[in-house]
Amino acid sequence: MVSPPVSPLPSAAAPTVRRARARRGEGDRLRDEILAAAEALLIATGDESALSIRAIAAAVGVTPPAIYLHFADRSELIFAVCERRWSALQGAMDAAAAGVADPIERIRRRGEAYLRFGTDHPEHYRVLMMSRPEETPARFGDERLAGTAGIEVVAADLREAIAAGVLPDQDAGEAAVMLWMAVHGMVALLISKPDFPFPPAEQLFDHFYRLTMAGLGGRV
Amino acid sequence: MVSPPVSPLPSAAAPTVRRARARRGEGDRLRDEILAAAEALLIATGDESALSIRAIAAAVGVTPPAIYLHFADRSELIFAVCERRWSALQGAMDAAAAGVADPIERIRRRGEAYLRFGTDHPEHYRVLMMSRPEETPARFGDERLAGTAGIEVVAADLREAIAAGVLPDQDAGEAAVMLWMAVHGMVALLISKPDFPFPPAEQLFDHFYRLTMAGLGGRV
DNA sequence: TGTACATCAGTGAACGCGCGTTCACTGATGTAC
DNA sequence: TGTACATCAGTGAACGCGCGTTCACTGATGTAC
Repeated sequence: MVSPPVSPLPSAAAPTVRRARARRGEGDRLRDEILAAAEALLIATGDESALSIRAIAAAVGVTPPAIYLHFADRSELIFAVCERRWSALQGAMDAAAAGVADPIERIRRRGEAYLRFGTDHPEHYRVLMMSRPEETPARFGDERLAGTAGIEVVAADLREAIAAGVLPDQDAGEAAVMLWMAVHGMVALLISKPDFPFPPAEQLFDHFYRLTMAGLGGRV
Repeated sequence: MVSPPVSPLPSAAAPTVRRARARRGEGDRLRDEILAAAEALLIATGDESALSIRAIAAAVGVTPPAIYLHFADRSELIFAVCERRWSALQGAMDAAAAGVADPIERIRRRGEAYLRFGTDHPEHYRVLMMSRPEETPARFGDERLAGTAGIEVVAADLREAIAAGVLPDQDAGEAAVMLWMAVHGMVALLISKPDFPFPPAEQLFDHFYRLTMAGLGGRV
């Protein structure tokens, strides 16, 4: 509905001292500082709309126009802030599944990593998965989304399980999408309704895992 | 990220003529007109942030302070706009299940009605289920949310199915929450990622239904 | 039947705010000779 | 080794905007006598 009053920034994120100016060739230093400050702001306020050009500039210790030396506009900046974490999501899922021989167990671990990412970085998750479609920059298209959400790798795991006879024959791509939707529902509601009396997160994921795997026809 | 330029209102929703003033005792007339205009705006713009007091007042043909004769502040107004539809969601689910003897079939119909509500009223659904928690007025608490989402009635259906031996013994309340989360994931992604190559909606719900019901241990 | 008065649904003007973005500029840093 | 100059990372001031909300008020409607 209406934005709550923006909480004052933690002093660490809002230096009033003016920062030292970058030397020649260090043009990217400010870019990095902007991204870091913007992310700190995003986490501190929990609200993407609090990420104004002016607030970010103030947090970095720079004037607003300086932002435009590194980002074309506000939208590109906010997207850049979240982009780094989204790559981390893919990485976290892959790391969780690495070295596991059983494809079903790999899927479970990827799902757990996905859930953990969402609850650990709710604002990033919100920007990525819950924004209005018009607000999502075009360059974060569907293929990219599918990759970030891990749909392809899960589909590959499912195919392996099907080939091994662990799961009955079925459309692995569609099944992967269903799993994505189900785990998204869990993450999204945990984020949006944090006070709702859900079962504890671990039990929740366990239940979710048994539900979906049995649904796919696996022995659980 | 950043709000897209607000599309001009459909002329029907933005009369520049001044409306006739209500007579004594018809104080609620303006209230209804405000709610109707605000909802038209919400649907036309697809963006809750476009619902400014000024824009709504202009759409009704009244000055901004007149809004405050009927609503304490912007938040209460927006909430009131969506509240009417949310009651409709419960009604739609009950209507879909009415007269059906089989509890499992009742659940399927409720789920379909829930999905349809979400895709038919994406902005209302977004305000209700996908808003930041701080933005949700306190008076729409958890019990109310559970009721609106149909968790209790589905849990009752599940209990009936369990008692009849159609489903194995399990925690019906927790199972109902899992079903809610799963169907929410479907609705939320369809809303937020309308261009994603999902399977067609019917097939999607069918797959979802088989997945979850088999997961609960039912014969599908 | 006529008039004074109370009611109350709205108006008009203003408040102070933060926003994204633009523009002409400054001044420290580095480089060429 | 010294100086003129080009580069470029930033500044400062301003643009026009829309916002929620407040305040004192107006003027049509209804009522009491």
